[in-house]
Amino acid sequence: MARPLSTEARDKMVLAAQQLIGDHGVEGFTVDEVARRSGVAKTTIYRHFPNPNDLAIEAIDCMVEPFEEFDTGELRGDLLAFFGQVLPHMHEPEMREAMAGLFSLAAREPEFGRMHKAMIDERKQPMRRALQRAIARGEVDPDIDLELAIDMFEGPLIYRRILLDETVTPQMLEQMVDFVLRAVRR
Amino acid sequence: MARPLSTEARDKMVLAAQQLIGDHGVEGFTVDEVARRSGVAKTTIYRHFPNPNDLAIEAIDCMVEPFEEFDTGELRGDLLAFFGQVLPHMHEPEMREAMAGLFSLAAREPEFGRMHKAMIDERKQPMRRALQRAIARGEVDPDIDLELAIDMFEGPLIYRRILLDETVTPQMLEQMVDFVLRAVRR
DNA sequence: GGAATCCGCTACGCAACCGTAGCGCTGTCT
DNA sequence: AGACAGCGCTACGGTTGCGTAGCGGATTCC
Repeated sequence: MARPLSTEARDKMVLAAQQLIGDHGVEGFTVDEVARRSGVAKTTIYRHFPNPNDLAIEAIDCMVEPFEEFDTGELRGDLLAFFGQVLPHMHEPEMREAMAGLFSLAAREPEFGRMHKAMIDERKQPMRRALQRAIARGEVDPDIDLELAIDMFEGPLIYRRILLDETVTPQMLEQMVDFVLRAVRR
Repeated sequence: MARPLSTEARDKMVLAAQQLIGDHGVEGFTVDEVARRSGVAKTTIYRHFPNPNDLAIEAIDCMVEPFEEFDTGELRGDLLAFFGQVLPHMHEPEMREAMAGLFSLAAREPEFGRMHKAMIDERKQPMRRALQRAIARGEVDPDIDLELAIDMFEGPLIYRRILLDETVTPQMLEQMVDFVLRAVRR
């Protein structure tokens, strides 16, 4: 091997893939378009990623910056702080299309399904810990099903934002959080 | 006009479109394939539906049979009965893909978005009425936000079935319903 | 019974995307 | 220095889907 695969070309195509997916959702991802945008030859893309899916997955994986976690000493505060940073992301211009497209792709293609599951799981982590702290504090009924409680937050949020195309305001968020809290407080 | 558009041909193509969408989701819908399956010439399809989207929408609209409504005299019973008939549908083989595909399409194309919203709204009706009956009975806090309560049922169900690809068992359903009931009971 | 018009068939032209081949250039490793 | 291998370029063949044209044959309205 007289010359390694150029990281420069690799970065350019991953970046272009990210922007492309950001603009037109996962559905809009094509090798031709990545080549066009990045200035990297299509042949080179195939040299780096024999399977274009891998490029798309790589791009998506690098796009998601993990959310910060908060410990306000109270469950309600933790949740509001956490969702407070999630909410703006969910309302970015093309985000609804992008997420819905990802759901669809995840349902069709196992590779994307696995990645999608991992993404969701990571997003749930801060909530898991917030609930565990709340239980330790005696704030929440310890017999509660943790995953169920989390899904009760996430489910309606996704449902309203993605399926119903609603703008979820901070006021609505508070309302939703308080709704669930009513069910888990001991 | 010496001859009306044949309803026979129309029915055949709508039927084929339904089966096609049922098999491969909305993403799999193509005029060519409808022509192949139905035996109706592609040109004829265009004569009936200048815009193929209209055919797809027609097909989807006719696919959804409305769910029955129950009045057991108690909110919990109403909800369990309602979801009891919904649940099997959501677990049909290709249903996850089909629904996720529809979400994606609804987010991209306004025409489908409108239809999708109407479908969701219709599906919510039985729950709305069940909750109103429960309020009238004094079973549920009358100050509750009705739509929020409904979305608290629907959201997690969709989330678990479509996004997480979980099999929602009747036991899980009961757990989910009871969770929400804890928050709305007066 | 005749004109209008729908139907099915075959065949296009067009566009997008895929994945690959061949070539000359360029950088890199030894 | 020289060989090896990545890079960009152009071009290709293949597939799929779109939407349309032109034809003969069938059907229905008047």
